[in-house]
Amino acid sequence: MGGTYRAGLLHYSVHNNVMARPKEHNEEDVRMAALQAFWRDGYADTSLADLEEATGLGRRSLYNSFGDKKTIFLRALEDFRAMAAAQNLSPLDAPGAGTDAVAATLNGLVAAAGTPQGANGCLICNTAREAVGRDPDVAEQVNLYFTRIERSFAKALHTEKARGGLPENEHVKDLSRFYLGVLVSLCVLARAGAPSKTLEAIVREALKRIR
Amino acid sequence: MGGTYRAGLLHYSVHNNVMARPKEHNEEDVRMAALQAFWRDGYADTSLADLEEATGLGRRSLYNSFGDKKTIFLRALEDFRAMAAAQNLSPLDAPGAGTDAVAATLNGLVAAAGTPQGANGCLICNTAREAVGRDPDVAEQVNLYFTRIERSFAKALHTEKARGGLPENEHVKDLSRFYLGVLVSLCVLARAGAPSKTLEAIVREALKRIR
DNA sequence: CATGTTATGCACTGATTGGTGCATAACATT
DNA sequence: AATGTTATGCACCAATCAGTGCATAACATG
Repeated sequence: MGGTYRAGLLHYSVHNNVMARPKEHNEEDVRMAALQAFWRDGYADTSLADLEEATGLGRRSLYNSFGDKKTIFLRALEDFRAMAAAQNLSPLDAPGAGTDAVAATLNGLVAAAGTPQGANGCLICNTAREAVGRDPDVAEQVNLYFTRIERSFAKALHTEKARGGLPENEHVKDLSRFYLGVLVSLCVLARAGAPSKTLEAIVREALKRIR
Repeated sequence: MGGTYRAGLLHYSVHNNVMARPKEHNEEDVRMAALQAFWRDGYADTSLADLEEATGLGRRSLYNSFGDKKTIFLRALEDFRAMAAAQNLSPLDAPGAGTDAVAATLNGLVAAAGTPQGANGCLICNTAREAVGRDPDVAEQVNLYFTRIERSFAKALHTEKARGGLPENEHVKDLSRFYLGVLVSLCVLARAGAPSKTLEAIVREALKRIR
């Protein structure tokens, strides 16, 4: 049961053999629009009126198709994790990735910080500092993201160590925690409007730790 | 004109030669209480009702004595900057401070992260991600804090370099930006509930950069 | 005790919050 | 064209938001 397909501008789901009014929106577009809104202003400062404007949907359709505000937010967090991982961690996820991939990831983040989206920092880092970050469901999303990042760094650093590119006494787990911290600092300082020279210096100095 | 003095539990200010009803609150106590509220929940999630409860003052007294919500918030940011600098940067500010002071400051922050207050992270870092962080007055407070920290690191690292404790080719400005980033990452990860082992590892690895 | 001045408590404002009830629109199927 | 089903638009809800008007309390002074 269920599923979506395109029909011109309309998208609708099938729940039984009798057809009903098709949705006037594309689910992914709406989720991305909501993500943008939360990313820019955070959970508390994004009202349902803001979500209506960002998505182009009426309040009723938002509720019927996506649930209440917190549910929409949780979906945005999931979407962000997936999107950010694909955009920023791809060097680390590539096969054979090592210290070069660590550098590529961090430098990519610095470059992204210059874009309008990047100036918003990281939705997960932003959320962790909000009151809603104490919500168990939200906290879970934050943890999932950070452990995912740490693990990606760890994989690459382990690969590098195995091929002899890192000294034997280097502690891969500690190093990956360290680079998680560097990544977080880039997101936060980017959002704070720090000059790009600051971000570049952080990455430059942090990379000297492994090469 | 003006000024405050104690009279039992009451505190009042003199504006002319005729006395009026004394304030029932201590200004510093109220400011600290407001700071705590904003620190925990952020600007958007702290209502005037919350401030009333935290300070014990009625809404009218808050307005008369401290101004509107944004003014109270700006005062809280100032207070936080002074308080955090005194508590966390004192090793760096000590005369002759060098790399040991850098280590002391970062280790102190890790220790503080275990306290209930420390679990709130840093008010300035938290504020930077809020919508209100785009307010010019607020953004100025954020910048003042970050540049203050960077400068404290720079002073200590320069001292150390002058006494030969750092290689000649080390770039003090870049290094101080780097340790600013480390400090920020500690605040954010502490707020996110990261395990203390993570924070310790970050500091451990970051310090290997200079000793 | 009367007066002048300020601090406080309470009730209130219009605006906005997240959320909902309900009539109707828009479709596929028959 | 009639029917069944879902999506949407609109009006509305109680609660909460930041902020204010005003009467009164609480004091020092005369």
